[in-house]
Amino acid sequence: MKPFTIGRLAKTCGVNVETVRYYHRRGLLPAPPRSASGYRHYSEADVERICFIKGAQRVGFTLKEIGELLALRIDSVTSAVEMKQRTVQKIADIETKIRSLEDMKKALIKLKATCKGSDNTSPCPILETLGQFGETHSCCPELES
Amino acid sequence: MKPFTIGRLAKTCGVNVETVRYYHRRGLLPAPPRSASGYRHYSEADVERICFIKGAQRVGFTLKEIGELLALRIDSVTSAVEMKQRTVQKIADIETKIRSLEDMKKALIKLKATCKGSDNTSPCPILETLGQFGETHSCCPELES
DNA sequence: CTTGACACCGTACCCTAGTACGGTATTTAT
DNA sequence: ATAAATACCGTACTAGGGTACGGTGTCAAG
Repeated sequence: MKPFTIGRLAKTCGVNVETVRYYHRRGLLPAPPRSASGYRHYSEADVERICFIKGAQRVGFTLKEIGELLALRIDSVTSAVEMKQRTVQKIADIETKIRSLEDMKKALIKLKATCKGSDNTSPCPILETLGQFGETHSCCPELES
Repeated sequence: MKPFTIGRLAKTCGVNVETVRYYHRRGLLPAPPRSASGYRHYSEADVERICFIKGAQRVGFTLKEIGELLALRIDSVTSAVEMKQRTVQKIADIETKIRSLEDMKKALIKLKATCKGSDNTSPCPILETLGQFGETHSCCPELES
């Protein structure tokens, strides 16, 4: 319950002090209360928020998208219906990412299994292996003419 | 089977021509054969490779890490044992990402369910909701003294 | 009661991953 | 056969996400 200074917050979350200030500038972290002398002090909730930001970045969300995730709430400008639509969209985005990762994982497991057999001298074993699955990771719009 | 020019390749994969040249510079895409006049021509394998790169980026891998994934093979400098170790490590990395995404997904599903009840007027519903799960997305090293 | 660690602020710099530019050569469509 | 589209090359610029710098103010341990 003892409040965090910016330095302790940063250390606790494994980020740089400057990163915390940057998140304020980006509007990702609310302005915390200040001491008489102007020092910010933070709570556990800020720790969680930064952890979430870093976690979301590691799975490929941009800070802009992370801001949208953090802002999913009903308020004066967001109706329950709109909020639900946004949430459903975000869930779909996440499911797409999970599917890509699962394809990669399957490919790597298969690759691992062939380590002994060592027929993985092909130009790119991981792509060969991926090719055996549905290639749901595919990004490529179909060739038009 | 008809070969791709750099422009067709880029279009097929939904990337910029300059991006393809950049991947060559980075060593992510092998130098293709050239026509008499010096034009590169590419195969389906290059299409797949670029799709893989873009897909891996979307789930948070850097180009450096993607290079490592593409390089997972047994060759003159990589023994089967080393290759297996690397592969196992990459699988673990992927599982960590999947877990984070699954936590986020659960949080969003819960959030969606409360859209009607509209008790999601808290400062940050998604973080509140995440807090109800194991927080396996946590990035934060424990505070030391 | 001072000295070192940390806070404040604004501005400037850095790295990654592209993107654009500009001059020239080749290909393709009319 | 000529023009538009596309290729080649090297270099320069950009955007996103920080990170560093430098000058000043504050707090806590000796």
